[in-house]
Amino acid sequence: MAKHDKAKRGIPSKDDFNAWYPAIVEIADLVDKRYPIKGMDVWKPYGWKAMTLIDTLTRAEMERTDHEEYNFPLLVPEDLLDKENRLVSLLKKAREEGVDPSELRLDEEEGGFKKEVYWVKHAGENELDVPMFLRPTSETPMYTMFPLWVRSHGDLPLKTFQIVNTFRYETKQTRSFIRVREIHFFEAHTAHKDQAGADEQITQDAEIVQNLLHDLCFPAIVSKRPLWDTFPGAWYSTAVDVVMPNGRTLQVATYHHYKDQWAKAFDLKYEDTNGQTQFCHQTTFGMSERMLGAVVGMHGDDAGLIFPPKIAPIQVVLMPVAAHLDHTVAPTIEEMAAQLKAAGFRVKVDNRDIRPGAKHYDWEIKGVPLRLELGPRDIKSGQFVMSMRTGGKEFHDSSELINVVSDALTRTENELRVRSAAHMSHFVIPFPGITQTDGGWQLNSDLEDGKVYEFAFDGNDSDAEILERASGLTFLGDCIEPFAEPRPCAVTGRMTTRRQHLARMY
RNA sequence: GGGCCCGUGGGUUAGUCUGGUCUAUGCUAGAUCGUUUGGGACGAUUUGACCCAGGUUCGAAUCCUGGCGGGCCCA
Repeated sequence: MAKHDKAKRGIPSKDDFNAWYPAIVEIADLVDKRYPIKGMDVWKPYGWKAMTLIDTLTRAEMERTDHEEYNFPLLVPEDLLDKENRLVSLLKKAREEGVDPSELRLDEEEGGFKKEVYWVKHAGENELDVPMFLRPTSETPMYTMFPLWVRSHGDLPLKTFQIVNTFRYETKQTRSFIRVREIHFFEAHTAHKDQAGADEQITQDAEIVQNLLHDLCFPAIVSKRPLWDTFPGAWYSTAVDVVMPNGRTLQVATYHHYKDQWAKAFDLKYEDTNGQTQFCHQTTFGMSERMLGAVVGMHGDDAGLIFPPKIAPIQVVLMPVAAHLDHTVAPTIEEMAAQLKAAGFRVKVDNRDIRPGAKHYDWEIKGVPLRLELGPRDIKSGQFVMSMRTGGKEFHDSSELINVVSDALTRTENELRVRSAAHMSHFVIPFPGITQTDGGWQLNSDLEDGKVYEFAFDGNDSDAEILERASGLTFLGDCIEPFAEPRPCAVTGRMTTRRQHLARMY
């Protein structure tokens, strides 16, 4: 019966995540996908509010860590790209020469991101001499300006960020928030006096990510990406992967340590206290609307979304019941709303002339953490009814309103953290191991679909390739939380604490 | 990168194989009025669609080609 009713709303079961996800983002009114360009959804107010609340958390972290917000132009002239291309091919060559050959893969992609950018080649009636492209990320425009701003050690560290839209011409299947062509993007770019300064920044980035994940109430796997999977411009890259309900991992954040390689390409240098010219060391840190995609996937259930309170566009919805029978209901509920607003909560009064049940279902779909009901009965008893989106219906005294709501939002956060931790341990399981036989490498048992496999690994690139081939999965890299005790490497058998994961990535 | 499927009111769906009886069906949503309101209300009235461009044909939602859009599978 209940199932049938839900079917009317068109929400598939979350077990069928590939159907649930695209349906829920539209039914919950986060986006409208009908804009006639693939991968460019219209943000509806409810979805945009959630995104801007995530941005607000991000901005608070940036403020805390002394980054300053900039806003760079959207268009980049093609010739600026030459520096970057030269750098990348140079670094690629250097890597091929300087690095243990076993760390190399032969099939590295060519041509950088030229294939995946949008070009502006005309202006009015004229064809442009120098075509421009829409930023897919802002290294090039930013590092064109940085040398103009950095002259002395006193100008460092330079800590910048911006929250803007970037563009990538995705040809694959697109998915709201997860793979889109116009990306709501956060990027922090910093320049430091030396490598230690950049190292410190990377540590700080890791901390910022953990703070955000705490507010969004889910865990992630943080890994140093394997060298073969690292952007050639980076010295090393650290990625933050969330495990979605279908077992695929979603990379929601990355931070790169660039060392001084970009500074050399873009001539970003300063004069130190000894009057010597030095190259800067740089980092970048990127996140995107994928964070919202992770929130949707991680916390939602068969009844709809569940927003973590910190980013819930509406934290508390108030529903008058049978207000026509008692004329004190409407003013009382307005008074409650006013109290809650004054206490800093995001509140909505649902005055719609529909049955209370319909309201409950609506706000459940939209993932509002708390629903308060007030009717004539409650006015008499001096109480109100509170339904929690994570489950449970409670009666409380009206005098306790603020405390009850505040406490219930905290309980919601804790419950979401418990659930997402359980979710994670359900999906991340030990790797069954692999054995070399006469016929080649054989998995010790078949792998389950939709799981992330965890194991100790200390091999080289060809060892890694053996595992990727045999499993059909991809290496996430060296987890920043190694095993407490050494274990035998899955391929070489050498004892190691290096924790690694194989997963199917988005 | 390779293969496959799909496109009908806001959403969903029938009709497409076998061209005409389809200015197009049901559900849902929307609008108006009335009765209603403690977990998806009911009645009456009503608005609203064949993705785009070519082609085949006396005749195309239906067949063919291309574009755009959506989705799936494999690498």
